[in-house]
Amino acid sequence: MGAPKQKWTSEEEGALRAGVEKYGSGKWQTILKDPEFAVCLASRSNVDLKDKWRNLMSVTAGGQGSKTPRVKSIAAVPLSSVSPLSPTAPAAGMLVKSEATIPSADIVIYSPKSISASARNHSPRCDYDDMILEALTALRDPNGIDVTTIASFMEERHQLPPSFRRTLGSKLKRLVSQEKIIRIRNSYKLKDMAEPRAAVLGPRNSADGLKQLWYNPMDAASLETINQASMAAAMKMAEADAMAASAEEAAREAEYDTRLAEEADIFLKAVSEVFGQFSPPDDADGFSL
DNA sequence: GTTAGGGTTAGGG
DNA sequence: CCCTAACCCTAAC
Repeated sequence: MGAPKQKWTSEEEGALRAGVEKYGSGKWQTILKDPEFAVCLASRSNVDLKDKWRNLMSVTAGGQGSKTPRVKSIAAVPLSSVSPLSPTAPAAGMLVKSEATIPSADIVIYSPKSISASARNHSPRCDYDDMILEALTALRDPNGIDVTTIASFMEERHQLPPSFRRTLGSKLKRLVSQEKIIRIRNSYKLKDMAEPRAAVLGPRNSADGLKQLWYNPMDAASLETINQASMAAAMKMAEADAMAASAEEAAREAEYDTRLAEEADIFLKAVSEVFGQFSPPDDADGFSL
């Protein structure tokens, strides 16, 4: 019944491409489970990924001139057998994991228009917005979470470009204006969250050392200074926002760069592996940047 | 359970 | 009418 058709957003598409770059095509379930892409692809099944990838491939490969119905499994992603380091690799079998080789020219596919097109797409449903909501949900503090804590949380769970902190402010602001979250002084919380309870929340969940700042009661005087402070902060936010606006594009590029960096990282690990310097972490969880 | 591939259908030009 | 994109079905593993 219901769902008319769920068009793929460019964020989802980007996540898919990145996932394929990372794991290779055909690893749909793996991509889906990778925390880095899971946020974006939450509403997609592995079959969806496969179908979408097939579409993408038939478009980019078939081109518009030639009438290619559907491309027979194309080697969209260069496999390790072709990778520059495999010829000498003794235990090449161990390298299979890094199927995502150094991105060849075809990584370029998804920088040009698909990304800027996403800017037009009313609201990106994933990327930072989702991560922010994820953080607020996980940290779940009725008193609100401050920006730094949110940023730390996001950094812990996702691969983020260093520039993301700059855009975080504007993202938060927008979520507030969309009434998805509420701003309390310099902190944020989910809209549908109960009023601040008196600090009853014990050391509950393992938000670790992340939160701790909002337990202190304050008197009227400090409230006023806080008020001024938040005004000043708001000014700064606005300022930062202006910068962020123009930086947003740059941030997206940075995101792309991060992806490249990841590829490079994988490559490095593979190399180190060959030289027996260290053993790579198993699968999804281990990325150190 | 996951993936690949053929088929169907909705939507747009 | 044609093409594309999203979805469905089924076989193979």
